[in-house]
Formats: sequence, structure tokens, C-alpha cells
Amino acid sequence: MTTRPHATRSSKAKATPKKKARTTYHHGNLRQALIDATLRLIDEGGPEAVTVREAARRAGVSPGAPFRHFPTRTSLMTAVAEEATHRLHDAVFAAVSTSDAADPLGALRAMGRAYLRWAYANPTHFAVVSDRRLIDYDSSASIVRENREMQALMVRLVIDARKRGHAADIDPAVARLASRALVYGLARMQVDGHLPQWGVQDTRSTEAAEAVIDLFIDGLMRAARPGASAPPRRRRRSGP
Amino acid sequence: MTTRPHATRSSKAKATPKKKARTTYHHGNLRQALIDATLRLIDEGGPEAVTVREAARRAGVSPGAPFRHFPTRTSLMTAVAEEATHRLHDAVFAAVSTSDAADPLGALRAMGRAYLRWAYANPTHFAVVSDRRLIDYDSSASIVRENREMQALMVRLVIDARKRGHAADIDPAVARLASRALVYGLARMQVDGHLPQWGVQDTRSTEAAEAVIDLFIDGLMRAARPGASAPPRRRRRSGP
DNA sequence: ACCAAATGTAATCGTCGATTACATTCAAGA
DNA sequence: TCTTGAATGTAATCGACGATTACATTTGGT
Repeated sequence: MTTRPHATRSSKAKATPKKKARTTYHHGNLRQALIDATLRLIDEGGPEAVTVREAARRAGVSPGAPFRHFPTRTSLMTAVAEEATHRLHDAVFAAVSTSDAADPLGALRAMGRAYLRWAYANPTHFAVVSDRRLIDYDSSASIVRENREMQALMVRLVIDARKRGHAADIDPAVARLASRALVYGLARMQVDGHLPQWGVQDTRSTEAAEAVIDLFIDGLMRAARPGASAPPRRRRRSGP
Repeated sequence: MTTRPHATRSSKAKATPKKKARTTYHHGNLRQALIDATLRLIDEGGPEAVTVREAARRAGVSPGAPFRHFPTRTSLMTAVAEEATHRLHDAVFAAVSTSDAADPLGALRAMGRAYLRWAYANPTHFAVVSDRRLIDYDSSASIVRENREMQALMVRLVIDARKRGHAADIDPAVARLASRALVYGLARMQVDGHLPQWGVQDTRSTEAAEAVIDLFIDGLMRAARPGASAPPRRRRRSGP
């Protein structure tokens, strides 16, 4: 919050001269414009900096206009999270779908990498997706469903790896929690400002995070049981 | 935040009949009373629910009174984070200090466990500590110092383990990041509501998390290099 | 006993989220 | 093409909040 009124005030109208003084009475696509404006606000000052009024201002409409589309601030945030979850979901599934079906651990690695790459490339979206206090999680069927699907995919890969003898003989529940925690922790640390804030262009964050994932998958799941039959070992980054 | 005015209003005065109508003009220890009230507010509705006015209300003082002690809402949150960081710091160091100096990996495990146990037992404090957007991180020398000390301790343990040949031949930077991410992820997932919300009494969350830590330390750091000389293997939970 | 510093009160300002009544525009059916 | 109701934006309002100031009370040292 909350407020920080002076900063908000200074940026309210003068700092955004791009406001092109809409000529039509109806905006045209206010709903999406509000979502986009919200994303920009999060980019600039974090989720706490989001203000329905400011989003309306940037969309060039009156403070009450958003009410038609989003009756509460939470519903606006939830809409943003809905869009973000959908993108994350697609990125993850796309990565897994192009990986070798006979190598579930490779797919798991691809999944983790895709998740992280997305989170690092879109810290704004990730911040909204990951903090369930910001949104009305259960009110969005799509968010719940797509999250379930990602969870289920991960579970399936872990179980498959164990069946094929690619993974160590570990309690699957523990392995699952470890996988989630590792990836989530890497992403959240970045978002929460616990890691060096290198630019988006800089690949060091991504590389470090992917090294951790490789360490986890190779070392733990595979090498922890050296006698197990392992699938053909692909060199890193040989995939798409 | 941000407001949720009706809920706030309903609890403003009537729901807290314990307000003992302070007879003295001066409160006595308003500063600490405000910090305590803030912690209770976070417990009830998360960090976003914290309101300087409500904290003042619960302390039984006027809305302007906190200004003497905390000129901004952020400074109040920072004070809370200061206290929380100190407790976390002490818990972590106490755990490590009572562990075997010849077993750095055991100490690392104890460190991770202590961190997690603290976070799970005090999700409120942890939420404030971990989200640096809520506070003015650099303004608090003690927060910065104590965090640095915890970081340094972890690095020392990892390096020591490698020197003694207890840890696998892994890039220390990667191992460090992995350790941090794993523990942070476990704690943050709990706080962010991504794990089953078992009661504080229920030990399942803690047990699951500690199993992950054990998996990480035993499986990855140690067993990943089966030939390495390992310290005397203590059974789990044999320590304090 | 006195006074200055510390501490709390009262009042005020501008912003925010939420909500209503009202105005304007659009689009579907005649 | 014209009408009309639904969709959409405006204006105005309410109570709460963060911040800040002037003023009142208390406290503790001398």
C-alpha cells in the first residue's frame, strides 16, 4: 500500500502524457486495458502498488468505470492472475510436449526449466500468480483447473520415472514436494528480491537456476541410485 | 489493503472489548504494543490487513499516536520485521551451535530444519521477513546484518563440508543456491497457501518439509558422491 | 517546584475502494 | 432505417486510511 500518496499523485496524470484523450464515449476494450494497466503498475511498484483508480486513470476513464468490469480490486487482480496462469500453463505444457516421452526425468527437467524461465521473464505475472492472498483463488475455475493440470503433470512424470527405474527409490510424495519447493523457491526468491537483480537481458539468473534444476534431477533422482538403469543421457541444452 | 472497510469496521471497537480504557494519559509502552498489535493483525488477515489506525485502536490510543514511534506504515512493518529477523536468526544459530562441529552437513541440516520449524511455527513473522516489498530493508542495520550472518553461516558450512570431503563435488555456488531455494520454497509455499493448511498443532507439514531436507542433504550432497569419505552417520533425530 | 522533553489528542488533507443515480452509446429486432 | 433496451462510462458520495500539524498532558531531571 498502500497509498504512498505523493508518489501516486505525482504520476497520476502528468507522467503519462500518452493518454490520448479518448474521443469516443465507450472505451472499446476497457476490460483488457485495465488488465494491461494493472500489469504495468505491478511492474513499476509491485502488487501492492495496484490501485483501481490509477488503472482507470491510465485507461483514460473515470474512477468508477472499472466497477462494471471488476466490482472489487481483488476481482481485477484475479483477472490478471487468470491471464498469467494461462500463459504459464501453456509454456509448461509446450515444453513438456516437445520432450522425449521415454525420458520422464528429462521431461521433468524441461518442465522445471520452462516454469522458471517464464517466472524470470515475467516476474510481474508470477508475483500475482504465486501470492494467493492477492486474488480470490477459488472463484476462478480456470486458475484452479490449470494449476491442477500442472500438478498432475508433474506427479505423472515422477511416477513414470520411478516405474521405469530412472528415479531413485524415494518416497514420491517427498520427491514431489522437493521438486515443487525447489522451483517455487527459485522463482519466489527472484521475485521477492533475495537474489541479485540482474537485468532481464542478463542470463545469469536463469543459468544459475537451471544449474540447480540440473543438479536436482541428475544428482538426486538419477545418481542417488547409481545402479538403476538410466535412459540415454542427453547433454544439457541439447533439447529445444 | 487495502481496506476491506466493512470487515475492518466491524472489528474496530466492539470485537475487542478487552480494551481496558487506559486511565493514564501515557500508554507506557506504546511502541511494543503497536508491534504486538500489528503481529496480531497479520495473523488475522495477512500483511495486507495491517493498518496503522487499527493497530492504534487495539493499543487504545488515538490514530495519530503511532506517528511518534513510526512515522510511516512501512516503518512499523520494518520494526516488526526487525524483531522477527532477530528471532529467526537466534533460532538458526542456536540449532547450529548445538550440532557436531565435525559434521558440517549435519549442521546444515540442523540449520535448514531450524529455519523451517521457525517459519512454520511463526508464519506471520516469516511473511514479514521474507517479503522485502513490505519493509524498508536497507534502513534496518540489524536486519541486514543478521541476514548476512545467516548467509555466511550457510556458506561456511557448505565450504567446510566440501573441504572435509563430506559433500559431493558440486559447484558450491550451485549448492548454495539450491539449499536456499529449497528451504525458502518450502517456507514460502506454506505461507502463500500452496500447501495443505493443517493446523499449527499438526506436525505433518513440518515432517514433510524435514523429509525434503533430509532427502536433499543425504541424497544429494552426500550420496551423490558415494565414494567420498563420510562422517559418522547419525540417525535422524538423534540430535537435539 | 519547575520546566523541557516525551508522548498522546484532535483536527485536517488528499487518496482510496466501493457504490449509487444518471448519461451516453451501441446493437438487435421491427 | 428507426427504436429501444442492454451495455458501458460519468458524476457524486461515503467511510476508511496514511500522513501531518497544532495543541494538551505527563513525566523526570534539576
